[in-house]
Amino acid sequence: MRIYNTLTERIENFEPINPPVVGIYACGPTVYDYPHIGNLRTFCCVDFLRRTLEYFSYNVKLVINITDIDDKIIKAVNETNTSLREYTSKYEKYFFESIDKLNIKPASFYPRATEHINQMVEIIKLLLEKGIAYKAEDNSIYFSVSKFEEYGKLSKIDRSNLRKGVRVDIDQYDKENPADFALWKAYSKEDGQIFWDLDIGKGRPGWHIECSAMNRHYLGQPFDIHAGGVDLIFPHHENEIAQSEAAYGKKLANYWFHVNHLIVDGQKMSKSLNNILTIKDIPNPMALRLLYLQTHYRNKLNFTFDSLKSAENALNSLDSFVRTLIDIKTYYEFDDNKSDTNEYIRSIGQKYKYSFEEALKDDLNTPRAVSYLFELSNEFFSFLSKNPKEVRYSEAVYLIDIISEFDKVLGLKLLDIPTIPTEVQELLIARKKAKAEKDYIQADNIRNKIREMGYIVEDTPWGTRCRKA
RNA sequence: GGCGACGUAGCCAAGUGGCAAGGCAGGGGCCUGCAAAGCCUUGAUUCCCGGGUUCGAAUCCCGGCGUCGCCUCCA
Repeated sequence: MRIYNTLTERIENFEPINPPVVGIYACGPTVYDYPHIGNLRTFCCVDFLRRTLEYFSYNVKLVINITDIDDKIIKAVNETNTSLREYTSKYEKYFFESIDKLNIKPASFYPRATEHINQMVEIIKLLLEKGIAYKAEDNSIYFSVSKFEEYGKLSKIDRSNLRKGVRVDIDQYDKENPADFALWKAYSKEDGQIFWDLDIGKGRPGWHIECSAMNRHYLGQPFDIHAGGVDLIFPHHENEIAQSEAAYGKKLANYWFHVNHLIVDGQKMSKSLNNILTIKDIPNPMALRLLYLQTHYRNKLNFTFDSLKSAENALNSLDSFVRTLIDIKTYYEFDDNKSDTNEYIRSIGQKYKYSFEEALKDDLNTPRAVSYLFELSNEFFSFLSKNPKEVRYSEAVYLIDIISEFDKVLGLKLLDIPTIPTEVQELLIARKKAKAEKDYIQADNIRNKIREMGYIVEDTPWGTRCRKA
């Protein structure tokens, strides 16, 4: 498998440190707000990566952290008069609900920042001992960027080229160098009850240290893949590298996987534009997942409700592919006249399975991988319409099996057929009776009635089927 | 000012040196008791524009135009 590495800016062969185990750390949600569909895209793409590696028999250990302490959270907690845990658990819950709706497989661990303060302190102490970090006048502890020569190697930022006059942060004058960043922030009154009173000082952790502490704790150093959104390249990941590598003299991670942004109607999602969308705004989460699959993770995805609708229609056509196979399988279930699986069906199955895998191996090209599923569907239907008798039980089983393999990576729940309510089932029986008596007026009435209940009736050569509209 | 990305049919989107995948939408025909689904058929003589390299470029190089991201809030 080949994958693009932000660190080297090229597509590289993926070689894990301890195969078949692959350690992945993905920067997770800051639980002070609802995750929007841009955040969710990143988690979904990490899910595609993880599922792809598992498809190729790797044993993935995925860590997604929960950032449950930061400036915004502290502010919100103190304003709303709740406890930190009470506040963050509400948003944690929403995060888990969101990823569940998108059928994102659970990570191996979801460590919380507040539960790994000790591991953070260990790194900070080491950096202080080595003289790479210092305690400033304000009692905060900073990382001295000038002490780490490789600073900027991930983001390719040259500190001497900073735009003149931009963002000279007035409240950070205690730093020796404006580029230095906080490892430990000294307590201030605005923090209220949120602080840790430790030997390194009373205060709370800086933004980046949590990830260094948790990825090291769960995956060791170095580990295989570090993932996140492109906006985290600088400063977050750059600073993580600085802390971890300066403290331990070892590389932090071998591969850096960054997912590009999702924009809405060509514009960045922002509160001022009032265009922030969450999973609650998405009527069909699986269609959103397909939409994510249809754009390469390194390209921007322009979300519109029109394209969501397109994805939903596309999903319906895949659904009819699967249903047709299931209908055929059921129809011939007890047919004894089985011969060997049709050669043409086998050949297209093999061809597209091979292409599907090659696309994934090529820097996780999910848009191309998905296109082969559609091509398989097209060639299948084309063959079926010309050779209806050639497609029977074993052909159906053969293709269902391939789709099920594809769906291990795609995660579109292609083989989950929702059950039909009993009221609808009863109407279907009544319609069948009317049809047998050639009472088409009655049959059509029943069909309309079912339609009003939100279901579509379809007559096929293998019987009548019913699906949700 | 520095660094970087992108611009492919009505829309979305692959392809990065050998005559332009796939999805959605649309047109025409077939199948069907009627539908639905499906089949067949139709669509970029061309990949933002202008040069160049090459037997050959959407793909490489140079120059424009346009959109966007990052340069310590951010998935």
